[in-house]
Amino acid sequence: MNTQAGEKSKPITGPKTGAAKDAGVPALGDIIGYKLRRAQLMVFQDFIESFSQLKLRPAEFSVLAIIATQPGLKQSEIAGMLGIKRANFVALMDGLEKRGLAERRKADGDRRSHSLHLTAEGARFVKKMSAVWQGHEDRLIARLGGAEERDRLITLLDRLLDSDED
Amino acid sequence: MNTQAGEKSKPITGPKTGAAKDAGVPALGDIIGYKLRRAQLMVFQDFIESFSQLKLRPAEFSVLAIIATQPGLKQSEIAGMLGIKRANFVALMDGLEKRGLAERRKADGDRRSHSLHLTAEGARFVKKMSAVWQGHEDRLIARLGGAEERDRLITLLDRLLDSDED
DNA sequence: CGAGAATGTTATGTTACAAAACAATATGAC
DNA sequence: GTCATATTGTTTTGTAACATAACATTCTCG
Repeated sequence: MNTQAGEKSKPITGPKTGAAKDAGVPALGDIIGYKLRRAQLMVFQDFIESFSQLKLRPAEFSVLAIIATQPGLKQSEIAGMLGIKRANFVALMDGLEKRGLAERRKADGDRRSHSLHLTAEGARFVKKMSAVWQGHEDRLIARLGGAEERDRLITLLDRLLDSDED
Repeated sequence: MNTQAGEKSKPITGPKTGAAKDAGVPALGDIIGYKLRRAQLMVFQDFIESFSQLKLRPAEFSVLAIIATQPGLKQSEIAGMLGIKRANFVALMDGLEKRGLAERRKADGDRRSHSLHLTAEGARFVKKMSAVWQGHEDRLIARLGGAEERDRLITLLDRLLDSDED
């Protein structure tokens, strides 16, 4: 969020203001989207710091996680899962391939598509990556107040998402 | 574990997590940050569509809401509240001023700073804006399952944010 | 007064993201 | 089998969000 030293940043996170004052003008603390955005930025900030040593960004992390658990998927399939345009997926995959973590193989039946797989080094990398992620996730769960609270949060976010599935 | 009810079919948002721990590699559905991001994108998408007629983006909405409820604040104060760099706030405020919705006034004691206020047209605009927002927010609350669920979501998001305030 | 900080601003760079066009290949109607 | 159409990966391009540095003006305070 704000990594600058001298800057002050106090997001509006106060207690719920029961009634909207000022003729229906919403207070920032009552706006779901505002809170969601601030929380997402905070979580991503923690993520990015956690993975600064591994030089891994959130999108790259998610791609590696999918390739690790479901090897052989095509580029457009993975891009579709993550909501990434396949045009923008190219450079991302180029990076992973250049680092020797993942590779494109010729798909069996279809000569247009590439099936994606981890390299041996990529498999080792995913192990380290997963450990780092676990620390990050544990930190978030602690802030939430425990695993049950995490589950409740996931459940609520799923309710927002379920009616929206692509 | 967050795996209880919902068995989705399509993409990733529905955790297919049974005991799907491939050597600690997280499933996307179990990642707080991933779910947060997807939910935030969905909410912003709904917001942007809701405000397409008013041609108002989320950042502009939040600035107008602050000016409406707390007129007279300085640019750097509002930028600080919203986590916007004051350098980037300039163009945003220029736009609001050019549209005749808000204005910079010379601050009383300090000739460097500007105090921000709504114009008369801006006040009318904020009324319409608030009505549109209420529809947007009600839609989200309905997805969540009611106002009580909304409050629970806000509470959980606040837990993530509270420990993050400077 | 004079050094340093704050404020608004300009300029610039980086990154995420979307849209359009294209070659190669696949698919399906006929 | 042929041909129109769709899909896949890719390149190119544009836009919006976001950060950083530098600057002039003004304030603060020792």
